Amino acid sequence: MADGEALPKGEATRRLILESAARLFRERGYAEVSLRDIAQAVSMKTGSLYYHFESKESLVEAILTLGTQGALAASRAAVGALGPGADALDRLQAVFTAHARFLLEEEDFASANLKILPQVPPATRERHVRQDREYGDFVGAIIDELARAGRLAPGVDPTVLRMLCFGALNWSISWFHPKGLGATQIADQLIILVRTGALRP
Amino acid sequence: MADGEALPKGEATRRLILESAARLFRERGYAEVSLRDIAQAVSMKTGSLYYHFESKESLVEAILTLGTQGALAASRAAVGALGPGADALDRLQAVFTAHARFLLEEEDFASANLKILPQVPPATRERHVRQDREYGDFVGAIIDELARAGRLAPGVDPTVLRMLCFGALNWSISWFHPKGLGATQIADQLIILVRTGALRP
DNA sequence: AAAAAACTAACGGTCGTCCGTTTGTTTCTT
DNA sequence: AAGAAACAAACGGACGACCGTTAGTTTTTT
Repeated sequence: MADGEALPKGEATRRLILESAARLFRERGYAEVSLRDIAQAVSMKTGSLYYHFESKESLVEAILTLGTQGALAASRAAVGALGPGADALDRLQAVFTAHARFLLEEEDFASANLKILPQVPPATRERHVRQDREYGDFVGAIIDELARAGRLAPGVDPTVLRMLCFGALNWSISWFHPKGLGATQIADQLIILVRTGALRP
Repeated sequence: MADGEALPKGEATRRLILESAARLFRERGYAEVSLRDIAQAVSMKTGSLYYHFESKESLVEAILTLGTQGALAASRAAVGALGPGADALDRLQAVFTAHARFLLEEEDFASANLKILPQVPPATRERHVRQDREYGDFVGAIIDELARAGRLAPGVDPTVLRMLCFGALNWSISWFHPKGLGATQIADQLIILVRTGALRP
């Protein structure tokens, strides 16, 4: 076979474990999913997982990392696609949309992230918060740019604005339904809120 | 002692168990807290808890109920205090403020609710969702009133608006810090967003 | 003394983890 | 090219710790 890419077999299993575990974690939470559940999902025996991961904790840590790195990459790509001279508000909308799409449509890694981060062992959580901060800083820079340009209404706290917006988006996992509004539309509703508010002028 | 109220001793212990368990659940999640942890927190032996609750599940169910009922009562009271002729937007602000205060300052019941609802046994969760819907309907009625009066901007979906707002508030548990902005100010920032957006006109 | 409340001690079950073994492939030696 | 040695990957069973729960008994309250 003219197989262009020879991805090492071990790496493929590792990836399969990560994806299956992420889906289970997202559906049931960290403590509710046992290594036996994960092993069964990938048609392996429990002990074999330890060939690829040294503990349940290190497995979940890998999942958390893939989640935030993925979301950050998606947001960066969306902003990059706008070109270098794009307006800060348009860039913010691009981030909202990318975030919502990644969260609601794309992969299990991001949604597993939000769901299980509070349940994970404290040491793992604290180690991971640093990665989250990188994402927060990326978005914070865009909002700060709006603030420094004097485009925010008086009385608006840039940091709280960021937190409220991402809270609104992140919480949508718990009510999003595939038959309802799509991820892009949800992000649009949020950007309307930021741009003009919800009221008729 | 001239004790005006003879509150049954058992009822006091029951309340103590509920409060301690709610705090533990909020801090660590449902599965991460064992009945032994709860017993130790109230200086009892594990088996004694079964005199007051017939299972861990029924304990957590009582906590969930106290949380939503409390939040709903707080919101109803705040709206009631405005008087019967109050503007719908002012009533919405009152709900936001009451919700944020109850969530961030008041009791552990509300925050435990948000944290552990996704982790609780499915049967319990489904039974509880009906109570949550009562709260949602109460707020939904206010927003629908704005919509029917034609006061929402074109393109704004009332249901999504409600979800985004409460997502923003609920998510604040994860970043709220007592030294930062207070619950009332956070609610104010949100109502600014709804009223005028975040941008300078 | 009766009832309410808390205690002690155990049960069966599941969990994360570990470890000796097995199988198939790759690499080295000659 | 053939056989030996090393390695990668998964198996399968065991371990102790902890879980929710129960039963029988003792203490406290009224």
